[in-house]
Amino acid sequence: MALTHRQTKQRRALLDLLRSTKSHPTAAWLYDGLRKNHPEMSQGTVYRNLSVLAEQGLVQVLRSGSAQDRFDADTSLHYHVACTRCGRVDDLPLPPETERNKAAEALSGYRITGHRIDYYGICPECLSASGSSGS
Amino acid sequence: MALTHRQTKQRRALLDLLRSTKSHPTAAWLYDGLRKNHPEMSQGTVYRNLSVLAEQGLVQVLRSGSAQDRFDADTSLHYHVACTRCGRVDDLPLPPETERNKAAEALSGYRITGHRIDYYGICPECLSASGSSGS
DNA sequence: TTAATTGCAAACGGTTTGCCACGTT
DNA sequence: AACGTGGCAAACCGTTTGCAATTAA
Repeated sequence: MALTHRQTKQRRALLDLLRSTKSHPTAAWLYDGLRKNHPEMSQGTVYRNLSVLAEQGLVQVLRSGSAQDRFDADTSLHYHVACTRCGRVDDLPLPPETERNKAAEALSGYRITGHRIDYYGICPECLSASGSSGS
Repeated sequence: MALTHRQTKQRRALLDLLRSTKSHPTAAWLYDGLRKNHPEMSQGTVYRNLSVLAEQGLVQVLRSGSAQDRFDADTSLHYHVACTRCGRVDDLPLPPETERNKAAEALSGYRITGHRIDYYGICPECLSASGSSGS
């Protein structure tokens, strides 16, 4: 929400941590991780910086499936699978379908700016944890 | 969470109201609407019944992270457009792509149970409200 | 210097829950 | 009678925000 953004060690550490993982972490996970090296860092700082980074296009917010937001330093168009049992979220190596937006725009009358595809299911770990019967 | 479910006028009224609209309403909207004919109805009842109906497969929950949940009495596989300006959600008359799940299953190792496609953009009303320049 | 940023803690908003009376079966 | 359900209100939990002190530019 500021005209210029300064470089702070907190924001830098947050982005570094988010870039170091492919786990699409929650704010709480990031907060916990950051406290190891920055014990004074507060939740407010994490949330404020996540929103600054999102505003700058350096971070993607995954608002879907679960109750908590998840964050992704990979801002390219890509798709996700979420485990409905443990909450884990993985990337899916599917090609981005950019043409979809035009078709949706024609159908809806909206000006379409983007789309999201999420798959739901049980992850391999949860599958093996509950035996082969699964569902 | 009960073994059997009784028929109550509250639950019936809730399902009727949800079925009467295509607006993918929030719990608050449903609560307000229900209070017109059932002034004593409480929020707890609305939430509990929404979860019972979801459990029974009569209602679909559209979760969007930290934002409000929306509910849909159309439980068939279909896709949505959401206006990022006013929050409105519309159905999109696109054919359901059931084959997607198999491809995602092969790629991910998850047992895929479903998927969801959401489009984002500005709805016609918000577009005309802000002039043709838009963005 | 000065405005963005932080830490802290309180506030917020949507959702869930405990309790007890009530209503369906 | 038995037990699912409703109303009420408090609790919960993720996220946001006000404020005074700090810090990058």
